[in-house]
Amino acid sequence: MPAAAYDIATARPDAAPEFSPRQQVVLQHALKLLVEGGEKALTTAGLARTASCSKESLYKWFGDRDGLLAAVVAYQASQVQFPSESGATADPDTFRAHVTAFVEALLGVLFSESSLALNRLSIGQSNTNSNKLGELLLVRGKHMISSRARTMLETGRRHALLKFDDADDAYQVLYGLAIRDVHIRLLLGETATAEVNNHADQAARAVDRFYRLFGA
Amino acid sequence: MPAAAYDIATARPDAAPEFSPRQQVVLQHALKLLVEGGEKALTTAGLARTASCSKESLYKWFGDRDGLLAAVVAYQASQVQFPSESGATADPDTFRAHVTAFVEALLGVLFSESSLALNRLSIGQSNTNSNKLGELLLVRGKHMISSRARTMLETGRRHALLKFDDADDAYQVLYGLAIRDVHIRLLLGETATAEVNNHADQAARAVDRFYRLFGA
DNA sequence: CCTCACCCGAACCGTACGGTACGGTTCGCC
DNA sequence: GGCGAACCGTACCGTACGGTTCGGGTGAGG
Repeated sequence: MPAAAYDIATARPDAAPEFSPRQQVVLQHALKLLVEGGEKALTTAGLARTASCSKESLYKWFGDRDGLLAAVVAYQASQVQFPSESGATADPDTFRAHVTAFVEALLGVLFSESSLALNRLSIGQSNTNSNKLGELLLVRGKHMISSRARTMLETGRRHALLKFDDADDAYQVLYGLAIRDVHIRLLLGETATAEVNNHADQAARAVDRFYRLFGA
Repeated sequence: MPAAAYDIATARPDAAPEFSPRQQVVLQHALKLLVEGGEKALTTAGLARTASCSKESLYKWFGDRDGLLAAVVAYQASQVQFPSESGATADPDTFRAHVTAFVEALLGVLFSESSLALNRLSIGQSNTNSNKLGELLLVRGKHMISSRARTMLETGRRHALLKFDDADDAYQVLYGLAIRDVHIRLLLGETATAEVNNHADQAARAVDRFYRLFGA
Protein backbone atom coordinates (compact mmCIF):
# COMPACT_ATOMS: atom_id res chain seq x y z
CA MET A 1 0.00 0.00 0.00
CA PRO A 2 2.49 2.57 -1.11
CA ALA A 3 1.41 6.12 -1.78
CA ALA A 4 -1.18 4.99 -4.33
CA ALA A 5 -4.63 3.69 -3.69
CA TYR A 6 -5.27 0.10 -4.52
CA ASP A 7 -8.09 -0.17 -7.02
CA ILE A 8 -9.79 -3.52 -6.95
CA ALA A 9 -11.50 -2.86 -10.27
CA THR A 10 -8.23 -2.64 -12.13
CA ALA A 11 -6.14 -5.18 -10.26
CA ARG A 12 -4.21 -7.28 -12.71
CA PRO A 13 -4.48 -11.00 -12.12
CA ASP A 14 -0.73 -11.46 -12.17
CA ALA A 15 -0.13 -9.11 -9.27
CA ALA A 16 -1.23 -11.11 -6.27
CA PRO A 17 0.10 -14.64 -6.54
CA GLU A 18 3.67 -13.71 -7.30
CA PHE A 19 4.85 -13.58 -3.70
CA SER A 20 3.60 -15.25 -0.55
CA PRO A 21 2.21 -13.02 2.20
CA ARG A 22 5.30 -13.55 4.29
CA GLN A 23 7.48 -12.57 1.36
CA GLN A 24 5.39 -9.49 0.70
CA VAL A 25 5.94 -8.36 4.27
CA VAL A 26 9.67 -8.79 3.82
CA LEU A 27 9.55 -6.85 0.56
CA GLN A 28 7.75 -4.01 2.29
CA HIS A 29 10.49 -3.92 4.89
CA ALA A 30 13.02 -3.85 2.09
CA LEU A 31 11.24 -0.91 0.47
CA LYS A 32 11.23 0.91 3.77
CA LEU A 33 14.98 0.50 4.05
CA LEU A 34 15.38 1.72 0.49
CA VAL A 35 13.27 4.81 1.08
CA GLU A 36 15.15 5.69 4.22
CA GLY A 37 18.71 5.11 3.19
CA GLY A 38 18.99 4.30 -0.48
CA GLU A 39 20.51 1.21 -1.99
CA LYS A 40 23.47 1.10 0.35
CA ALA A 41 21.07 0.77 3.27
CA LEU A 42 19.51 -2.40 1.90
CA THR A 43 21.93 -5.09 3.01
CA THR A 44 20.94 -8.70 3.30
CA ALA A 45 21.92 -8.77 6.95
CA GLY A 46 20.07 -5.55 7.64
CA LEU A 47 16.92 -6.71 5.93
CA ALA A 48 17.04 -10.03 7.77
CA ARG A 49 17.29 -8.16 11.04
CA THR A 50 14.53 -5.61 10.42
CA ALA A 51 12.20 -8.14 8.82
CA SER A 52 12.96 -10.80 11.43
CA CYS A 53 13.82 -13.44 8.91
CA SER A 54 16.97 -15.34 8.17
CA LYS A 55 19.39 -14.58 5.41
CA GLU A 56 18.93 -18.19 4.39
CA SER A 57 15.29 -17.52 3.62
CA LEU A 58 16.15 -14.40 1.64
CA TYR A 59 18.47 -16.38 -0.56
CA LYS A 60 16.03 -19.23 -0.89
CA TRP A 61 13.22 -16.91 -1.93
CA PHE A 62 15.03 -14.43 -4.14
CA GLY A 63 18.17 -16.19 -5.29
CA ASP A 64 20.64 -13.43 -4.65
CA ARG A 65 20.72 -9.74 -3.85
CA ASP A 66 19.90 -8.72 -7.41
CA GLY A 67 16.89 -11.01 -7.32
CA LEU A 68 15.81 -9.35 -4.11
CA LEU A 69 16.05 -5.90 -5.68
CA ALA A 70 14.12 -7.08 -8.71
CA ALA A 71 11.45 -8.55 -6.44
CA VAL A 72 11.08 -5.25 -4.61
CA VAL A 73 10.64 -3.39 -7.89
CA ALA A 74 8.24 -5.93 -9.34
CA TYR A 75 6.13 -6.18 -6.21
CA GLN A 76 5.92 -2.46 -5.70
CA ALA A 77 5.07 -1.81 -9.35
CA SER A 78 2.26 -4.36 -9.06
CA GLN A 79 0.81 -2.37 -6.18
CA VAL A 80 0.45 0.84 -8.18
CA GLN A 81 -2.97 1.19 -9.66
CA PHE A 82 -4.86 3.97 -11.38
CA PRO A 83 -8.54 4.85 -11.19
CA SER A 84 -10.33 3.04 -13.99
CA GLU A 85 -12.01 5.11 -16.65
CA SER A 86 -15.28 3.31 -16.01
CA GLY A 87 -17.16 3.61 -19.28
CA ALA A 88 -19.28 6.69 -19.76
CA THR A 89 -16.89 9.30 -21.08
CA ALA A 90 -18.93 10.89 -23.84
CA ASP A 91 -19.68 13.91 -21.71
CA PRO A 92 -16.94 16.53 -22.21
CA ASP A 93 -16.80 17.64 -18.60
CA THR A 94 -16.58 14.19 -17.10
CA PHE A 95 -13.99 13.17 -19.65
CA ARG A 96 -11.87 16.17 -18.81
CA ALA A 97 -12.31 15.32 -15.15
CA HIS A 98 -11.06 11.85 -15.93
CA VAL A 99 -7.99 13.22 -17.62
CA THR A 100 -7.34 15.53 -14.71
CA ALA A 101 -7.76 12.67 -12.26
CA PHE A 102 -5.32 10.61 -14.28
CA VAL A 103 -2.73 13.36 -14.20
CA GLU A 104 -3.25 13.84 -10.49
CA ALA A 105 -2.79 10.14 -9.90
CA LEU A 106 0.34 10.23 -12.04
CA LEU A 107 1.79 13.04 -9.96
CA GLY A 108 0.85 11.22 -6.78
CA VAL A 109 2.65 8.10 -7.87
CA LEU A 110 5.75 9.59 -9.43
CA PHE A 111 6.39 12.04 -6.61
CA SER A 112 5.83 9.53 -3.82
CA GLU A 113 8.82 8.62 -1.72
CA SER A 114 8.53 4.95 -2.58
CA SER A 115 8.44 5.61 -6.31
CA LEU A 116 11.38 7.96 -6.04
CA ALA A 117 13.36 5.40 -4.07
CA LEU A 118 12.65 2.69 -6.63
CA ASN A 119 13.54 4.97 -9.51
CA ARG A 120 16.75 5.96 -7.76
CA LEU A 121 17.60 2.32 -7.27
CA SER A 122 16.89 1.34 -10.87
CA ILE A 123 18.70 4.34 -12.29
CA GLY A 124 21.71 3.76 -10.09
CA GLN A 125 21.97 0.21 -11.40
CA SER A 126 21.07 1.02 -14.97
CA ASN A 127 24.50 0.77 -16.48
CA THR A 128 26.06 -1.93 -14.38
CA ASN A 129 24.70 -5.45 -14.61
CA SER A 130 22.67 -5.99 -17.74
CA ASN A 131 20.22 -3.36 -16.56
CA LYS A 132 17.54 -5.72 -15.35
CA LEU A 133 15.98 -3.28 -12.94
CA GLY A 134 15.50 -0.35 -15.27
CA GLU A 135 13.85 -2.62 -17.79
CA LEU A 136 11.61 -4.03 -15.11
CA LEU A 137 10.56 -0.62 -13.90
CA LEU A 138 9.88 0.52 -17.46
CA VAL A 139 7.81 -2.48 -18.48
CA ARG A 140 5.95 -2.97 -15.22
CA GLY A 141 5.55 0.68 -14.44
CA LYS A 142 5.85 3.33 -17.10
CA HIS A 143 4.59 1.23 -20.00
CA MET A 144 1.52 0.15 -18.08
CA ILE A 145 0.75 3.75 -17.29
CA SER A 146 1.40 5.09 -20.76
CA SER A 147 -0.67 2.43 -22.49
CA ARG A 148 -3.59 3.21 -20.19
CA ALA A 149 -3.12 6.90 -20.92
CA ARG A 150 -3.13 6.30 -24.66
CA THR A 151 -6.40 4.41 -24.57
CA MET A 152 -7.88 7.20 -22.49
CA LEU A 153 -6.74 9.85 -24.95
CA GLU A 154 -7.97 7.83 -27.90
CA THR A 155 -11.35 7.57 -26.24
CA GLY A 156 -11.38 11.35 -26.12
CA ARG A 157 -10.48 11.55 -29.76
CA ARG A 158 -13.20 9.06 -30.69
CA HIS A 159 -15.75 11.28 -28.98
CA ALA A 160 -14.35 14.36 -30.75
CA LEU A 161 -13.14 15.86 -27.51
CA LEU A 162 -9.48 15.85 -28.47
CA LYS A 163 -7.62 16.24 -31.71
CA PHE A 164 -4.21 14.73 -32.40
CA ASP A 165 -2.44 12.50 -34.87
CA ASP A 166 -0.28 10.35 -32.64
CA ALA A 167 -1.64 9.23 -29.30
CA ASP A 168 1.83 8.53 -27.98
CA ASP A 169 2.99 11.99 -28.94
CA ALA A 170 -0.03 13.53 -27.26
CA TYR A 171 0.60 11.52 -24.10
CA GLN A 172 4.19 12.63 -24.01
CA VAL A 173 3.09 16.25 -24.17
CA LEU A 174 0.63 15.68 -21.36
CA TYR A 175 3.39 14.02 -19.35
CA GLY A 176 5.79 16.87 -20.01
CA LEU A 177 3.26 19.52 -19.07
CA ALA A 178 2.46 17.73 -15.83
CA ILE A 179 5.87 16.57 -14.69
CA ARG A 180 8.17 19.22 -16.14
CA ASP A 181 11.56 18.99 -14.44
CA VAL A 182 10.12 18.30 -11.03
CA HIS A 183 10.72 14.55 -11.23
CA ILE A 184 14.41 14.83 -11.92
CA ARG A 185 14.81 17.49 -9.26
CA LEU A 186 13.16 15.27 -6.68
CA LEU A 187 15.27 12.32 -7.82
CA LEU A 188 18.35 14.47 -7.25
CA GLY A 189 17.26 15.04 -3.69
CA GLU A 190 15.61 18.45 -3.82
CA THR A 191 12.86 18.72 -1.20
CA ALA A 192 9.40 19.22 -2.63
CA THR A 193 7.79 22.62 -2.16
CA ALA A 194 4.20 23.04 -1.06
CA GLU A 195 3.31 24.15 -4.56
CA VAL A 196 4.75 20.98 -6.03
CA ASN A 197 2.81 18.87 -3.58
CA ASN A 198 -0.48 20.48 -4.59
CA HIS A 199 -1.17 17.81 -7.16
CA ALA A 200 -4.72 18.94 -7.87
CA ASP A 201 -3.68 22.43 -8.94
CA GLN A 202 -0.71 21.19 -10.90
CA ALA A 203 -2.88 18.65 -12.71
CA ALA A 204 -5.52 21.24 -13.52
CA ARG A 205 -2.97 23.61 -14.99
CA ALA A 206 -1.35 20.88 -17.04
CA VAL A 207 -4.68 19.70 -18.40
CA ASP A 208 -5.66 23.26 -19.19
CA ARG A 209 -2.56 23.72 -21.30
CA PHE A 210 -2.99 20.30 -22.82
CA TYR A 211 -6.47 21.21 -23.98
CA ARG A 212 -5.17 24.44 -25.49
CA LEU A 213 -2.88 22.31 -27.60
CA PHE A 214 -5.04 19.28 -28.32
CA GLY A 215 -8.62 20.25 -27.48
CA ALA A 216 -11.07 19.80 -30.35
CA MET B 1 34.74 18.52 -24.19
CA PRO B 2 31.79 16.28 -23.54
CA ALA B 3 28.94 16.26 -25.99
CA ALA B 4 28.50 20.01 -25.77
CA ALA B 5 30.40 22.63 -27.65
CA TYR B 6 32.66 24.86 -25.60
CA ASP B 7 31.68 28.47 -26.06
CA ILE B 8 34.51 30.82 -25.28
CA ALA B 9 32.16 33.78 -25.12
CA THR B 10 30.25 32.36 -22.17
CA ALA B 11 33.04 30.66 -20.24
CA ARG B 12 32.64 31.36 -16.57
CA PRO B 13 35.79 32.55 -14.85
CA ASP B 14 35.48 29.97 -12.10
CA ALA B 15 35.62 27.03 -14.45
CA ALA B 16 39.25 26.83 -15.43
CA PRO B 17 41.44 27.28 -12.37
CA GLU B 18 39.70 24.75 -10.18
CA PHE B 19 41.75 21.75 -11.25
CA SER B 20 45.24 21.44 -12.66
CA PRO B 21 45.59 20.10 -16.21
CA ARG B 22 46.84 16.81 -14.88
CA GLN B 23 43.87 16.53 -12.57
CA GLN B 24 41.51 17.38 -15.39
CA VAL B 25 42.91 14.53 -17.43
CA VAL B 26 42.35 12.19 -14.51
CA LEU B 27 38.80 13.47 -14.11
CA GLN B 28 38.13 12.79 -17.77
CA HIS B 29 39.34 9.24 -17.29
CA ALA B 30 37.04 8.98 -14.30
CA LEU B 31 34.11 10.18 -16.38
CA LYS B 32 34.92 7.64 -19.04
CA LEU B 33 34.82 4.85 -16.48
CA LEU B 34 31.52 6.18 -15.19
CA VAL B 35 29.97 6.32 -18.64
CA GLU B 36 31.07 2.81 -19.44
CA GLY B 37 30.26 0.98 -16.26
CA GLY B 38 28.42 3.17 -13.82
CA GLU B 39 29.45 4.01 -10.32
CA LYS B 40 30.61 0.52 -9.46
CA ALA B 41 33.17 0.74 -12.26
CA LEU B 42 34.83 3.81 -10.79
CA THR B 43 37.14 2.34 -8.17
CA THR B 44 40.16 4.17 -6.91
CA ALA B 45 42.45 1.36 -8.01
CA GLY B 46 40.81 1.18 -11.41
CA LEU B 47 41.04 4.90 -11.99
CA ALA B 48 44.68 4.93 -10.89
CA ARG B 49 45.41 2.18 -13.39
CA THR B 50 43.58 3.66 -16.38
CA ALA B 51 44.73 7.22 -15.69
CA SER B 52 48.29 6.11 -14.92
CA CYS B 53 48.44 7.84 -11.62
CA SER B 54 48.86 6.61 -8.09
CA LYS B 55 46.10 6.14 -5.59
CA GLU B 56 48.14 8.30 -3.27
CA SER B 57 47.77 11.23 -5.68
CA LEU B 58 44.04 10.66 -5.95
CA TYR B 59 43.68 10.91 -2.21
CA LYS B 60 45.97 13.90 -2.01
CA TRP B 61 44.02 15.75 -4.70
CA PHE B 62 40.45 14.82 -3.86
CA GLY B 63 40.50 13.80 -0.22
CA ASP B 64 38.49 10.64 -0.47
CA ARG B 65 36.28 8.82 -2.92
CA ASP B 66 33.33 11.11 -2.34
CA GLY B 67 35.55 14.08 -3.05
CA LEU B 68 36.59 12.44 -6.28
CA LEU B 69 32.99 11.94 -7.34
CA ALA B 70 32.18 15.53 -6.44
CA ALA B 71 35.17 16.70 -8.46
CA VAL B 72 33.99 14.76 -11.50
CA VAL B 73 30.54 16.32 -11.27
CA ALA B 74 31.86 19.83 -10.67
CA TYR B 75 34.43 19.65 -13.43
CA GLN B 76 32.04 18.21 -15.97
CA ALA B 77 29.34 20.71 -15.12
CA SER B 78 31.84 23.50 -15.66
CA GLN B 79 32.49 22.19 -19.16
CA VAL B 80 28.88 22.47 -20.26
CA GLN B 81 28.20 25.74 -22.02
CA PHE B 82 25.32 27.15 -23.99
CA PRO B 83 25.38 29.45 -26.99
CA SER B 84 25.16 33.03 -25.77
CA GLU B 85 22.19 35.07 -26.76
CA SER B 86 24.46 37.78 -28.16
CA GLY B 87 22.36 40.92 -28.01
CA ALA B 88 20.15 41.68 -30.94
CA THR B 89 16.99 39.73 -30.25
CA ALA B 90 14.33 42.29 -31.16
CA ASP B 91 13.65 40.51 -34.43
CA PRO B 92 10.93 37.87 -33.90
CA ASP B 93 12.46 35.29 -36.20
CA THR B 94 15.96 35.47 -34.80
CA PHE B 95 14.61 35.39 -31.27
CA ARG B 96 12.62 32.30 -32.01
CA ALA B 97 15.71 30.82 -33.60
CA HIS B 98 17.56 31.56 -30.38
CA VAL B 99 14.93 29.79 -28.33
CA THR B 100 15.04 26.81 -30.65
CA ALA B 101 18.82 26.73 -30.48
CA PHE B 102 18.62 26.82 -26.71
CA VAL B 103 16.23 23.89 -26.63
CA GLU B 104 18.39 21.97 -29.04
CA ALA B 105 21.44 22.60 -26.89
CA LEU B 106 19.44 21.50 -23.85
CA LEU B 107 18.52 18.24 -25.54
CA GLY B 108 22.09 17.73 -26.65
CA VAL B 109 23.40 18.15 -23.14
CA LEU B 110 20.77 16.23 -21.19
CA PHE B 111 20.71 13.27 -23.56
CA SER B 112 24.48 12.94 -23.84
CA GLU B 113 26.03 9.86 -22.36
CA SER B 114 28.22 11.88 -20.03
CA SER B 115 25.31 13.86 -18.65
CA LEU B 116 23.29 10.70 -18.21
CA ALA B 117 26.15 9.01 -16.39
CA LEU B 118 26.58 11.97 -14.04
CA ASN B 119 22.87 12.17 -13.38
CA ARG B 120 22.77 8.44 -12.67
CA LEU B 121 25.63 8.82 -10.28
CA SER B 122 24.11 11.77 -8.43
CA ILE B 123 20.69 10.18 -8.27
CA GLY B 124 22.06 6.90 -7.04
CA GLN B 125 23.79 8.72 -4.18
CA SER B 126 20.99 11.14 -3.52
CA ASN B 127 19.63 9.55 -0.37
CA THR B 128 22.74 8.15 1.17
CA ASN B 129 25.43 10.55 2.43
CA SER B 130 24.08 14.02 2.95
CA ASN B 131 23.31 14.24 -0.75
CA LYS B 132 26.27 16.34 -1.74
CA LEU B 133 26.29 15.24 -5.36
CA GLY B 134 22.69 15.92 -6.23
CA GLU B 135 22.97 19.38 -4.77
CA LEU B 136 26.14 19.99 -6.73
CA LEU B 137 24.57 18.87 -9.98
CA LEU B 138 21.51 21.02 -9.34
CA VAL B 139 23.38 24.18 -8.47
CA ARG B 140 26.20 23.86 -10.99
CA GLY B 141 24.07 22.40 -13.76
CA LYS B 142 20.34 22.80 -13.78
CA HIS B 143 20.18 26.13 -12.01
CA MET B 144 22.74 27.66 -14.32
CA ILE B 145 20.72 26.52 -17.29
CA SER B 146 17.36 27.57 -15.95
CA SER B 147 18.54 31.03 -14.94
CA ARG B 148 19.93 31.57 -18.41
CA ALA B 149 16.66 30.35 -19.89
CA ARG B 150 14.65 32.72 -17.73
CA THR B 151 16.64 35.74 -18.84
CA MET B 152 16.16 34.65 -22.44
CA LEU B 153 12.42 34.30 -22.01
CA GLU B 154 12.17 37.62 -20.23
CA THR B 155 14.00 39.24 -23.09
CA GLY B 156 11.30 37.86 -25.37
CA ARG B 157 8.61 39.23 -23.11
CA ARG B 158 10.28 42.64 -23.02
CA HIS B 159 10.19 42.74 -26.81
CA ALA B 160 6.53 41.69 -26.80
CA LEU B 161 7.34 38.37 -28.43
CA LEU B 162 6.14 36.24 -25.56
CA LYS B 163 3.42 36.60 -22.98
CA PHE B 164 3.52 35.00 -19.54
CA ASP B 165 3.26 35.93 -15.90
CA ASP B 166 5.96 33.80 -14.31
CA ALA B 167 9.20 33.27 -16.19
CA ASP B 168 10.03 30.21 -14.15
CA ASP B 169 6.65 28.68 -14.91
CA ALA B 170 7.11 29.39 -18.61
CA TYR B 171 10.55 27.82 -18.56
CA GLN B 172 9.21 24.73 -16.88
CA VAL B 173 6.63 24.36 -19.60
CA LEU B 174 9.29 24.75 -22.26
CA TYR B 175 11.39 22.13 -20.47
CA GLY B 176 8.48 19.74 -20.21
CA LEU B 177 7.53 20.13 -23.86
CA ALA B 178 11.11 19.48 -24.93
CA ILE B 179 12.18 16.71 -22.56
CA ARG B 180 8.89 14.92 -21.90
CA ASP B 181 9.63 11.52 -20.35
CA VAL B 182 12.61 10.86 -22.55
CA HIS B 183 15.14 11.87 -19.91
CA ILE B 184 13.88 9.45 -17.30
CA ARG B 185 13.61 6.67 -19.87
CA LEU B 186 17.21 7.18 -20.93
CA LEU B 187 18.28 7.33 -17.29
CA LEU B 188 16.59 3.98 -16.78
CA GLY B 189 18.67 2.51 -19.56
CA GLU B 190 16.35 2.60 -22.55
CA THR B 191 18.30 3.03 -25.76
CA ALA B 192 17.55 6.22 -27.64
CA THR B 193 15.63 5.93 -30.88
CA ALA B 194 16.62 7.80 -34.03
CA GLU B 195 13.64 10.08 -33.55
CA VAL B 196 14.77 10.98 -30.06
CA ASN B 197 18.24 11.74 -31.33
CA ASN B 198 16.94 14.19 -33.90
CA HIS B 199 17.31 17.11 -31.57
CA ALA B 200 16.60 19.74 -34.22
CA ASP B 201 13.16 18.37 -35.03
CA GLN B 202 12.30 17.75 -31.40
CA ALA B 203 13.34 21.27 -30.49
CA ALA B 204 11.32 22.77 -33.32
CA ARG B 205 8.19 20.91 -32.30
CA ALA B 206 8.62 21.86 -28.66
CA VAL B 207 9.13 25.52 -29.51
CA ASP B 208 6.14 25.45 -31.82
CA ARG B 209 3.92 24.21 -29.04
CA PHE B 210 5.51 26.62 -26.60
CA TYR B 211 4.64 29.53 -28.86
CA ARG B 212 1.07 28.30 -29.14
CA LEU B 213 0.88 28.59 -25.37
CA PHE B 214 2.99 31.67 -24.69
CA GLY B 215 3.40 33.48 -28.00
CA ALA B 216 2.23 37.08 -27.96
C1' DC C 1 5.85 -39.70 19.61
C1' DC C 2 8.08 -39.39 15.11
C1' DT C 3 8.99 -37.06 10.85
C1' DC C 4 9.43 -33.74 7.78
C1' DA C 5 9.25 -29.21 5.96
C1' DC C 6 10.12 -24.69 6.98
C1' DC C 7 12.46 -21.21 9.12
C1' DC C 8 15.24 -18.38 12.57
C1' DG C 9 19.59 -16.82 14.44
C1' DA C 10 24.32 -16.87 14.46
C1' DA C 11 28.67 -18.06 13.10
C1' DC C 12 31.61 -18.31 9.35
C1' DC C 13 34.17 -17.53 4.77
C1' DG C 14 35.95 -15.03 0.72
C1' DT C 15 36.56 -11.06 -1.55
C1' DA C 16 36.40 -6.50 -3.20
C1' DC C 17 37.46 -2.09 -2.21
C1' DG C 18 38.58 2.27 0.46
C1' DG C 19 42.42 4.09 2.46
C1' DT C 20 47.58 4.16 3.93
C1' DA C 21 52.57 3.55 3.73
C1' DC C 22 56.84 3.20 1.36
C1' DG C 23 60.54 2.72 -1.95
C1' DG C 24 62.00 4.45 -6.30
C1' DT C 25 61.91 7.81 -10.23
C1' DT C 26 61.49 12.12 -12.63
C1' DC C 27 62.06 16.99 -12.90
C1' DG C 28 62.69 21.76 -11.80
C1' DC C 29 65.76 24.75 -9.27
C1' DC C 30 69.75 26.47 -6.85
C1' DG D 1 75.97 17.87 -8.89
C1' DG D 2 72.78 18.06 -5.04
C1' DC D 3 68.15 18.88 -3.08
C1' DG D 4 63.37 18.69 -2.56
C1' DA D 5 58.75 18.35 -4.34
C1' DA D 6 55.68 15.77 -6.84
C1' DC D 7 54.40 11.52 -8.28
C1' DC D 8 54.19 6.49 -9.79
C1' DG D 9 53.70 1.58 -8.66
C1' DT D 10 52.94 -1.70 -5.41
C1' DA D 11 52.23 -3.87 -1.37
C1' DC D 12 49.55 -3.80 2.59
C1' DC D 13 45.63 -3.33 6.12
C1' DG D 14 40.83 -3.18 7.85
C1' DT D 15 36.32 -3.70 7.09
C1' DA D 16 31.86 -4.28 5.19
C1' DC D 17 29.05 -7.16 2.90
C1' DG D 18 27.40 -11.03 -0.19
C1' DG D 19 26.77 -15.69 0.25
C1' DT D 20 27.00 -20.43 2.82
C1' DT D 21 26.55 -23.58 6.55
C1' DC D 22 24.76 -25.38 10.75
C1' DG D 23 22.27 -26.09 15.00
C1' DG D 24 17.98 -25.63 16.96
C1' DG D 25 13.00 -24.69 17.15
C1' DT D 26 8.13 -24.86 15.70
C1' DG D 27 4.06 -26.77 13.72
C1' DA D 28 1.30 -29.86 10.75
C1' DG D 29 0.36 -34.62 9.52
C1' DG D 30 0.37 -39.52 10.61
